[in-house]
Amino acid sequence: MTTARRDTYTPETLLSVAVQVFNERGYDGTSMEHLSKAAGISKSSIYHHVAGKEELLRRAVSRALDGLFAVLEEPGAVRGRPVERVEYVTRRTVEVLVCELPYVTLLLRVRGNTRTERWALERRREFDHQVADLLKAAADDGDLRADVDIRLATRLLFGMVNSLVEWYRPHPGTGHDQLADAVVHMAFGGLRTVRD
Amino acid sequence: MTTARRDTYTPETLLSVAVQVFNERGYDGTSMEHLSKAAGISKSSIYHHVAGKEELLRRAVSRALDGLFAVLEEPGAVRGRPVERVEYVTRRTVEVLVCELPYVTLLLRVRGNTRTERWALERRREFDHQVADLLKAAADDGDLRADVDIRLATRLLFGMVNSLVEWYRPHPGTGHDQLADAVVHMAFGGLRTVRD
DNA sequence: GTCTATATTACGATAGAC
DNA sequence: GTCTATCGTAATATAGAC
Repeated sequence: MTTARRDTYTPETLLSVAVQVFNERGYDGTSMEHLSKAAGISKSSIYHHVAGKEELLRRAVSRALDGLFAVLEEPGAVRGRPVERVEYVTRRTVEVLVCELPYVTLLLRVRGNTRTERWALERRREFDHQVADLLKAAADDGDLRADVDIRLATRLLFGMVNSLVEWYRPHPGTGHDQLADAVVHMAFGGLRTVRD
Repeated sequence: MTTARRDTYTPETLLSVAVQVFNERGYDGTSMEHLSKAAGISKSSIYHHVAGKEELLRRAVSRALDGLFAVLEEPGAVRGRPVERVEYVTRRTVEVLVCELPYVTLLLRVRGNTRTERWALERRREFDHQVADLLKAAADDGDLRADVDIRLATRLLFGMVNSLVEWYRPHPGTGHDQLADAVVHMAFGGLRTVRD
């Protein structure tokens, strides 16, 4: 903030525009022409800031992956009973997903056509695997229902959490606690009324 | 089966090839060249069977939508207590999703860039809306937890069910009952052990 | 029904002026 | 840093032979 903010793009500000368009039209459905229209500069000006379309994708999914992996390093994810660590990671994953919504959205839609996309898929699988191990440990402790296959439960839990990107839009001034609570409640407590 | 099956394509058999490629590379990431390689015929031969790429998409998502809407007409979906109708629809949706896996997969990934895609999105929303109404009725009966927002629960339920297309691959000779059971158990009963 | 050849447009990326 | 102009390629789709 040393000088007045100029109205020009940086790779980061350009990225935020690009990611939005990618999410609306899909990465493959977005041309440099689409990006230039959305950014209000010409196609060739975009190449002054980034090497090309794929660099924008790489920056975006990197940001999403960094946010997700950071959760696994937090104290709540490495200490305590496995079942509580799982719930913590679930809650924090929801929060990261909401805070970095457009970036995580793009990450979750990657198909694997380019090298960048395949790298993103691989890192995602690694994250999933680490959470799956946590669930396994919670199941071994007897804290998860014994009648549900643990790999299946992991998939369904992820599916539910990840599906947030398809509809959730953050409200200004509203915390994400309620959303995270609801997800954890539904995943671990179930929908049905507990009747005795 | 009146005559011996010829080795030539019909719109339907071509569709099954195309949908597979669409799901691997994404619709926008798939060129007619990709399709021709996968089908083993030339690009121009494809145009003999269908008007173009978008017709393949339209046929595919129509098939998926028909399967899903048919569930809402079944007796189990229109009779009985709302909470049981919801569980029935959930179970049957899982089954349709598995039986028509590639078609539903494609449907769930549609973005809205073309007229066909926007039509598919609209029909999907209508299906979602009908199930949401069912959940609402079940909540009004007191059969769903009162502490969960019903619209949110609907979204999460759908998210969990729809996420199946991202990983489930049918096993030959295996029924889908187990999968549907697991989904219904997790959604309505929750993951956690019921401790008194 | 399938092919080769091609028309036409759209795309990603670059050159070079300002 | 942004622009106009353009290159080379790949895309959808068609024409017309067999």
